[in-house]
Amino acid sequence: MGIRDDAVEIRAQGWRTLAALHGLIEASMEKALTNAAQLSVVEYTVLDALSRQDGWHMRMQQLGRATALSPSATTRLVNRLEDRGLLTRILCADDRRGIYTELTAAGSELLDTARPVHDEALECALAEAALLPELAPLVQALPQLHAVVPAQ
Amino acid sequence: MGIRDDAVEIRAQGWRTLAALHGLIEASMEKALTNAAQLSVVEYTVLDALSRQDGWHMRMQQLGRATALSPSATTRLVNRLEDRGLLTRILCADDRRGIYTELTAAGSELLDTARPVHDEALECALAEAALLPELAPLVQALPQLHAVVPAQ
DNA sequence: GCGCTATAGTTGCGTGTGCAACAATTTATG
DNA sequence: CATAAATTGTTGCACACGCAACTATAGCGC
Repeated sequence: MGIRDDAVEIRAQGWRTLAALHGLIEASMEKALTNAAQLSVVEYTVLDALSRQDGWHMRMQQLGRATALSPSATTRLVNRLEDRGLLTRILCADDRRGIYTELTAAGSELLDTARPVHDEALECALAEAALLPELAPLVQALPQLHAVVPAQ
Repeated sequence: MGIRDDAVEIRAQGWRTLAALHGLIEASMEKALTNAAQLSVVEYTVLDALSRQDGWHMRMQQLGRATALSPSATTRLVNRLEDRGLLTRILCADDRRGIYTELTAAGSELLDTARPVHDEALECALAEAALLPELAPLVQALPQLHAVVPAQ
């Protein structure tokens, strides 16, 4: 039973570390994005996700998954961004229940403004977290996650 | 400039992965804890943090840091838990601005009930995340963060 | 000791969120 | 075809959150 308990405790500790780092980064980024572009982190996430589709559409449900938000929250999030003219709803013809969303020119522009702010806030938050002994290992592990296997 | 841009993009991708996994785990755990013990994730975090102090006190500010919550949210969180009799406020004598919080017997009991639920939800969420290609690397990296260097 | 600044915690207020119930459309079943 | 079941997105409602303003205590300079 010792081994099993150890595994449980290790998972719990990993989760606490993950949550702590997440909270730190999100709080820091929230302030930076709000100041620079009147965008919350989830709003930025939506614009960023849409831009990464390279001119493609995204369904509400996909946005909900990308932001870990409930359907109702997704609806209102898209409402806010549409009211500001940053994206548009597009009824799709083949499935008339579905709704596509697409970045407008204004949305793309604002994203271009916000992206450097986002990136700098992230770098800054990670640097700060790297100074905390309990967060440093995770900070170091992050960039290596999707490391490409070197050629040859 | 290529190298620099790469670093930025790698950080951003790491952050997206972190946020996605965090959202997945939190949502899953929120449901499980609410069903089993009428506790939200942050409420559980507070009780757990207090119990880990081994009968010691924690200041409001420490709780705020442990939960990544604002001072006002911390106040109300402690209010909720105090109203349910799960913890008590203790005015500390040496600094009369400070307020200590301590787990009650009922709080400790509820935590004992909730902990297995928490642990199982965590294991389940991690297993599910491990099936997603973009999350699997982080899931695998987590347990190794605080790995003890094997003797010899 | 007296004022000034800093720190700890609490409240008013606006807002974003999840849940449950709902409307609209598609798909499966007879 | 018709009807039931499943899926997609939207609204009413209650609630937790952050920000700014506030109170109370501590620490500093004179």
